[in-house]
Amino acid sequence: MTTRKTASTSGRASEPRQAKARTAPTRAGAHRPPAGRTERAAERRAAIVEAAMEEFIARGFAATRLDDVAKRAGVAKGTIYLHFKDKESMFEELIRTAIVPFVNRMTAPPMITGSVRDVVEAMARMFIHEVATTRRGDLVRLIVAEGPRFPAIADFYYREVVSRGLAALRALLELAVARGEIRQSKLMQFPQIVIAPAMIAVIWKSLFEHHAPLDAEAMLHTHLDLIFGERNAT
Amino acid sequence: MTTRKTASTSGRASEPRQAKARTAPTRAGAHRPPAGRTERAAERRAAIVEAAMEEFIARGFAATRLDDVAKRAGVAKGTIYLHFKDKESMFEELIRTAIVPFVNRMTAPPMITGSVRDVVEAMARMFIHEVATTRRGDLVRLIVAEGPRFPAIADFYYREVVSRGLAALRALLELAVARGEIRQSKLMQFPQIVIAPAMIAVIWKSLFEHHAPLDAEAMLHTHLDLIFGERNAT
Amino acid sequence: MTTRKTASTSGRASEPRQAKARTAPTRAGAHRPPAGRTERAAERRAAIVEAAMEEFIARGFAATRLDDVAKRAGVAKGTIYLHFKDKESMFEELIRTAIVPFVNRMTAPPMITGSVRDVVEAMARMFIHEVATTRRGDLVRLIVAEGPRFPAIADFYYREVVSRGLAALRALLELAVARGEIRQSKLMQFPQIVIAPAMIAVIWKSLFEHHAPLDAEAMLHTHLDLIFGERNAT
Amino acid sequence: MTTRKTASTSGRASEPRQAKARTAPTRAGAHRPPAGRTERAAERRAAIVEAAMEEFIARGFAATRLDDVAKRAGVAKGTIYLHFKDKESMFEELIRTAIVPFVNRMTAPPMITGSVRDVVEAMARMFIHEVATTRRGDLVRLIVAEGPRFPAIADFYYREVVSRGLAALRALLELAVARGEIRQSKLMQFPQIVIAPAMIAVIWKSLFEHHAPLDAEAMLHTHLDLIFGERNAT
DNA sequence: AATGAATGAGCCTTCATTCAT
DNA sequence: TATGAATGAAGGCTCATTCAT
Repeated sequence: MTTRKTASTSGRASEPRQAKARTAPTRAGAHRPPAGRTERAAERRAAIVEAAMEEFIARGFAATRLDDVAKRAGVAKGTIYLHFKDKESMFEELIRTAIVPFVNRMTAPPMITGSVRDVVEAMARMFIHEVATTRRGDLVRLIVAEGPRFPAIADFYYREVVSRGLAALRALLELAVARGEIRQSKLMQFPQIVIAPAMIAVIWKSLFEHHAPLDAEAMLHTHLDLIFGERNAT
Repeated sequence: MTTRKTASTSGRASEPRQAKARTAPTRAGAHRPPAGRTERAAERRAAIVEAAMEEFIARGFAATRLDDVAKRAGVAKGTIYLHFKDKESMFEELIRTAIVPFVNRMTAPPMITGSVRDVVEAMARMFIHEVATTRRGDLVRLIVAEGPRFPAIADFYYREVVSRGLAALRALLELAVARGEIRQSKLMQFPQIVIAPAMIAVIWKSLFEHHAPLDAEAMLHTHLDLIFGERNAT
Repeated sequence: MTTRKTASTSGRASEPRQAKARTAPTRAGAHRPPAGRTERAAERRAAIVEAAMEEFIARGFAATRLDDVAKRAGVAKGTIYLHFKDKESMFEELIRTAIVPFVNRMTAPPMITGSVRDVVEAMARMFIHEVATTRRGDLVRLIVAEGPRFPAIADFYYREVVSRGLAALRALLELAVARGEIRQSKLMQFPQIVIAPAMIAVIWKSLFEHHAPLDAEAMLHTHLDLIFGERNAT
Repeated sequence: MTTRKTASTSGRASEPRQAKARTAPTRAGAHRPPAGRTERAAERRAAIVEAAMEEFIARGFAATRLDDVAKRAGVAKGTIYLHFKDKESMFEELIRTAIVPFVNRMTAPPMITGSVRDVVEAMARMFIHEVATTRRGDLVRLIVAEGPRFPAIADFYYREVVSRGLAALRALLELAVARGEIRQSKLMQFPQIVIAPAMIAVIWKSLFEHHAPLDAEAMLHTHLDLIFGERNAT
């Protein structure tokens, strides 16, 4: 029995992305750009990206078959090669593509109006709802899993997400220390500590959730209490 | 099915020939001493296990070629099948085998003579030296990576390592709370928080160490200060 | 594209793409005419079937290498798997495919105008020319050879050929007995006796023809004389 | 699924031939010849021959594993090579060995005291009880199955069994014709006709017995009636 | 002589990639 | 541009044969 046997996601490779529902080809005078061919190509590409992500997450890089990706995306196998050079670069490009929008949101200026803790808490909540709970969480696990085989991915992830995220977090911690919200100043040197439970939550969801469900929100809250001191009023 | 199933060497291919009555190993020198048949079989198995672990860690399950494992172990391809039923069960058995000794050590009674923090700190140090720094750390990452495709592995790991480890940790935390070493009693509900930075250290070593080295020991120390309160004298 | 029936093309890989609407085959010349996609697929399949039959007959199931089949058919190894699930089902499907047309001809109403003997004699002649002398004869031997290892094949052969053939023969014998062409009425219970020499002829051709050629036609004629009584005028 | 899967004769690869139950090694003074080593070797060889025959009949040449043969014979795999050069020559030698005693019995002078029909009938009965019903029948099918791939076997079989058997039968037929027991003199030219139903019986037993049991004795009797004329008193 | 661990050529099967339509 | 049949390199697994014990 090989890996493939276990997984049979392909069964529900439905929703071919409806490439047929094309809006009247090239209605001149409309606001939209050329639309026609290019637009459909973009749709197809999106379908492939979506399908590939699904498959890569479910099986990992090596065990994913492009055949299944094509089927799930509702395109022919050859079409994939019109958009990507090969499996490997598709994988790398995919990860990048998926990460970018997340990075952008995170990079937005924090807008600190109240306490630092409030900001961090909001971030934690966002993380839980938009990462730990979603496909994006699996993406993180995928990066952990394939990183060593794809240095380019690991590099990119470090550069774009990890280092920037930690830098932002460090700035916040410095502020909190300066304001007296956090006592332990050494924490600034290890922003990873603040992130750690969130990462654990992501991994836990993937591997152990059905053994013992984890209340990620409560955990993160407890952890923030540890960092900022217990709150008087909840 | 054929004899093999019934007669099966396959069922659980472990313990190849039960190395019975080995006369004082003589495993000292590098030159090959006489060595009995069974003994050499054991050596071979060990070589295969070692080689396979190396390859699986480096490439993941699907991308590992048994050919390479054999080459690295210095045996013929067929020899692998004298010890393991197939690639998949080799993988599972390997993980189990590698984990067990670690579990046993961890299960040893903590022997609390001084403060709870001292115990936890000793554990953290042990973790760094025996896990984060070693092959065992990569093993943890391997489990995270392949877990979803090998439920048996994930189950085993949860049962033998995670649940037991967390239970032990919780007991320690309860004691610490009772003794007043820890203020925040809610921590007992999330022993994962205590472990989290250690896990992060492991993952960091695998993926980002060459981008930015991480002083795991200092990080864990800082984290413990967060939990137990900053120490007056370091 | 909406091929996605329910994945699994494998189930029964027969009839690859249903060669729909083929424009006048143009299979005359040796040089390759344009020919549609589906048409060429059908040709390829036919080539594989032909090659496989040849190899299976020459070597038996286990000793036949798909590599050789592919080579003989002039296709790549992988192409075989576009038409058949695996070696085993290829074998079974092959046998079935080869038998069916023969069965159909045999099932055609006998059209008894003259004596029963004339009908049986015509059948015997047909058997010699279309079975004993041809590849089909080897096919029968192949079934005898592999039958015990392929119950499905033996079952099919019994159901479609043996039982139907014997039933038809029995009907004929009954008629002959009723008309007084055959004296020994017990023969009706063992139509196998009528077939037996024909089978022997088939086997003889495969195994001993080069030791001692057998005049199958004369033998069958002699046998019919035995059954119907010697003819006055030959 | 490969051939092997289907067959599971191996399950009963029991009765290891009890190589251990050796009679007191070399009791001098006994009537037996040297006994000791040589004798045991002979026993072993016999066990191997027996086991191999069983396996070859059940699976055919190519699909038979020497491992199974050894297991069934209760010897180590290597032991087989002390008695036979390789799988192929083992197979050929086996067939020869198994055929010889049968040939010898058949060659014994017929001793015609009564009618020829009585002699032939006795032979038929013997054939049924000693061939059609037994392992020897499967042997015949095995020869039919593997003959084309083992010309040496086919040659041997033709020379030792077929040609001699047919010659003997022809002599008998000539006598019967001379005595007036058989009318149709042309039968002498095709002694195969006399044998044919017996062969059919053998094949039938292997392939179709569970579909429709065949009363071989009644069939042969009917066939003899056809040849010799119906008997007045049964 | 007997053993059975070890070997490695060989075979079935998969799947990324190509290319004629 | 899109397709999917065709390809063939690659990899898991088997098993006849060897040989040190």
